[in-house]
Amino acid sequence: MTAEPSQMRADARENRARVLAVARELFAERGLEVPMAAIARHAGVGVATLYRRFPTKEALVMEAFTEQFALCQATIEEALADPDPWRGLRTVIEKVCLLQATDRGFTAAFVASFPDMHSEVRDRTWLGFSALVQRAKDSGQLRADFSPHDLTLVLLANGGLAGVPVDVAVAASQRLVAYLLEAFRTGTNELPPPVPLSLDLVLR
Amino acid sequence: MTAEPSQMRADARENRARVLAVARELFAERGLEVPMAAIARHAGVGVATLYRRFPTKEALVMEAFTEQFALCQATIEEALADPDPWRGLRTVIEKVCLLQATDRGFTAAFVASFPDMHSEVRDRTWLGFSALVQRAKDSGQLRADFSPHDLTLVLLANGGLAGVPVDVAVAASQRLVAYLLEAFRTGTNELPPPVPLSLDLVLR
DNA sequence: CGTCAAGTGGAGGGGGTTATCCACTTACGA
DNA sequence: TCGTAAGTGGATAACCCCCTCCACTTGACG
Repeated sequence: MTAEPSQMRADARENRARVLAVARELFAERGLEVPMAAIARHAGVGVATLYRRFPTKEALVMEAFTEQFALCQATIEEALADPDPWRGLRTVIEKVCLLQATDRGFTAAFVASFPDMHSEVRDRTWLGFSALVQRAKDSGQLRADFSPHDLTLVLLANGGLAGVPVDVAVAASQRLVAYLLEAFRTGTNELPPPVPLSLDLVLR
Repeated sequence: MTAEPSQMRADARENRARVLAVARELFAERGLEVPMAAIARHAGVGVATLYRRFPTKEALVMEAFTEQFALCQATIEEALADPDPWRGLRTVIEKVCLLQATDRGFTAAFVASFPDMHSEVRDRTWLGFSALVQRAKDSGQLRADFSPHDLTLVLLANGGLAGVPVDVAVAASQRLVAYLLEAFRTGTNELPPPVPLSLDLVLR
């Protein structure tokens, strides 16, 4: 398998790109359980071509979703630059959940890719989000007992909507997020203790 | 296949019961994707015995979960008898979500069994819950823009926790529910419109 | 051009699932 | 006790899936 797409033959590079595009599309609308053969067929290539470029299905999934993950990362960085801490936090949650509701494979890909993600990236995202949370708490707009692990909680819960048709999922997700943000904003009632939902634990 | 278990031979009746018990157990801890062969093995019978009693896997799932569904129904009836409308509603949501977090197959079974559930049962549950919601609104403890469809929203969201280990799922579910109840209680912020999450729509 | 490594498609191996078939066993009424 | 219908188990068919193999094709460079 060729490491550098730029050194591949022109037709191969084109095929690779088309496969990736089709994979993203199908994963988004049908979820990760779409067969490799279907991706190949839609891309107008044989399965061998697929496996030459992506040694395993997991590799294809990873590659197909790194774009989305980078987008999440960027969203957090952007939010940290927002002068209003609460708006920053809210925007992150809203954007990520929208992405998740729109893309049926997102949650599964996220969970699947988590273990072998470079811990550097993971930690960077995590630290960024934690900082965002702390800022929002300090500004008094976020309840003090909010935990960064609650982001994972939101992601998992929002992921539960993945099975329904996209348009419905988006509307449902927006309402769910609105409810949750309402609860995050100014808490008066006591909550059960935060759940340390590090995905290491989750995948036990 | 014998319709009346009471008319079956003694050993057959016993086997049937054991299969059902094992199925419930395995569905709860491993989800619905547990193979029929595994259920048969654990129950100490051959697969043929399974298929003699339950013509299809779906039938077995249905039968295995009617107990749980009845329990939900009962919870709603009970809540309607509670003098405190809010406590009734809260208890229903808490109990159902706990059930869902404890039993990994619950959500899938619920969604799968929904289409061919007797509409009588469906309607009865729905009407009961709607009444519960109306009572809570009238008492001023539930935000006016809460929709009965939001129960489905809660169920789907809470179902998103199904993949994690049971103990974690329970803790996470409790925190999620606490957050949501907080938001349901006294809403001041505006929400997006309710999503008509009738499962007919959801399964489209 | 011609050469040939890089690229390709489709058949099929290996493992998984649900469900069926049929020769054998067993409970139980007479 | 014994006959028989009900009950049973395991092999197996039919269908998915991921992935590999190999004979064939083609882009690109000298």
